[in-house]
Amino acid sequence: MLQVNYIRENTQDVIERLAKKHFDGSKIIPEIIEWDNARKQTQTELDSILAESNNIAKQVGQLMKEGKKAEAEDLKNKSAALKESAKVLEAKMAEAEEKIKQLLYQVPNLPHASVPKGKTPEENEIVYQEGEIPTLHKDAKPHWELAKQYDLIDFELGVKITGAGFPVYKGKGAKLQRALINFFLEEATNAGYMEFQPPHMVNEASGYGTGQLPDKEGQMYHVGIDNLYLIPTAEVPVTNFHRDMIYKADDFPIKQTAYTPCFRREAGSYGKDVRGLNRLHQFDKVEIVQIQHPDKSYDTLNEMVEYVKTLLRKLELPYRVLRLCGGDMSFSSALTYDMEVYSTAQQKWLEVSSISNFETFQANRLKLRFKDTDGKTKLAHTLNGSALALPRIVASIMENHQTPEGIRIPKALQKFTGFDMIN
RNA sequence: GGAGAGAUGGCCGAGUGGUCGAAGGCGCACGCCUGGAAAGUGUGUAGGCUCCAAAAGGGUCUCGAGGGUUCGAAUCCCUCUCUCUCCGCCA
Repeated sequence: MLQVNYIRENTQDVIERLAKKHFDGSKIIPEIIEWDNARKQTQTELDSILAESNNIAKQVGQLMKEGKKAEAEDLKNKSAALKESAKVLEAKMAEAEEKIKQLLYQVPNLPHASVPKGKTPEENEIVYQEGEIPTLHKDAKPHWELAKQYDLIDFELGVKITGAGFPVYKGKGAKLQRALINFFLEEATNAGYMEFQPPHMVNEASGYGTGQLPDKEGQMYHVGIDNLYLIPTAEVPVTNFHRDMIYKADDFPIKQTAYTPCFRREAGSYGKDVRGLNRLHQFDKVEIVQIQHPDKSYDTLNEMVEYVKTLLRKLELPYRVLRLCGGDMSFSSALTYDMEVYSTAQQKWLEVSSISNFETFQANRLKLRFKDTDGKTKLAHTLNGSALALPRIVASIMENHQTPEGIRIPKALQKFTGFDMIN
């Protein structure tokens, strides 16, 4: 959520920057300011009425003490009239506040200056590429066929007990999952992230805190009887740890990591993109989160990108880094880098990580603040990234490391799997 | 699930209708004291919104949340949430 004061002071600039995200702010932004003007004026009126009312209450108390009953009665009547007008103004306040909130919920975050123009994924900017794209033997297969051949993942069994998009991992397939989770958590710990095991369900307030609610309500699984949501990513519980917090500037950076399963309804997905492990309703992911001082958050973003690079390097996967264009970025991000691994068997790039700086967009909703060295309380910056999401990593390991003899496990992973080959 | 008790500032804790945004303590910050430290001592120490060009200062709201009674609510009433104790069930 953007801050009204910022919008007020940079109106034209805000509208221009929003255009890069293909959001037309020319109507809604002035509307927000208008409602805020109304809000301010109403509050000034309301405050003076309340002040008078408080004043009368004090006088009544005094008069009662002195036994001047008649005068006290007089003032009581006066107070009744004030109360009526206060009620009207209070309703007006509430209306304006609600309206402003509803409008602000619709406005996406402002893109960072470096965000490329563009509307479609094709217009994302490739900023880095590393690793050899392997030449595979002629019988090379996509992962869903390999999963069957080596009996690693049973999609049909998942359909039987739950539904499509809920695979069952078996044998070495299950062990590979566990190994990757351990590998990612150990790497993150070594990089200074504290490990957490958060709940896999969150309440409504947390959903609002990180922006899944109200707009993406249909994307989360909702347990109606207890009004809880299954988390779509560990970002939600971990970032919400910091809701309503005021840190000190030297508490930063706060670096946290968590493994959780992620649950996504993926309403509207269809076709070849959902084949095999490419898009699931439940998948595993290790997430990294940082809370940082606004002056340092872009250095931190780069640091996180560099960190994820080391993971892909250790997994011996060819990858590239994209700077997302305005049209492909998420609603709440200011700058996002996507990491994609090339799958030779599918002959396409698979997104395995997304690393974003949200600046104050999440912090504003979360009320995540810090006391700066100048003594002022300010909003902190939040960042997060996948490090990494398992399914497409599993797919690309299977596809890129396949040989006629079986699937080779990258060296860095072998101490976690306990085997070096799937055959 | 049943019964009871409770929720106050960073923490502990007083406060049962007015002078309470809130005693006292701890913690923290700054100063004095000291060769330095401890002890001692002094001062300060919530947040939101708003008025003011800004600073200073003022107004208003917030004692779990929401509503109500009252001229006036941390204090009384209602609803909800959460915590603790006991009972039941249970990995």
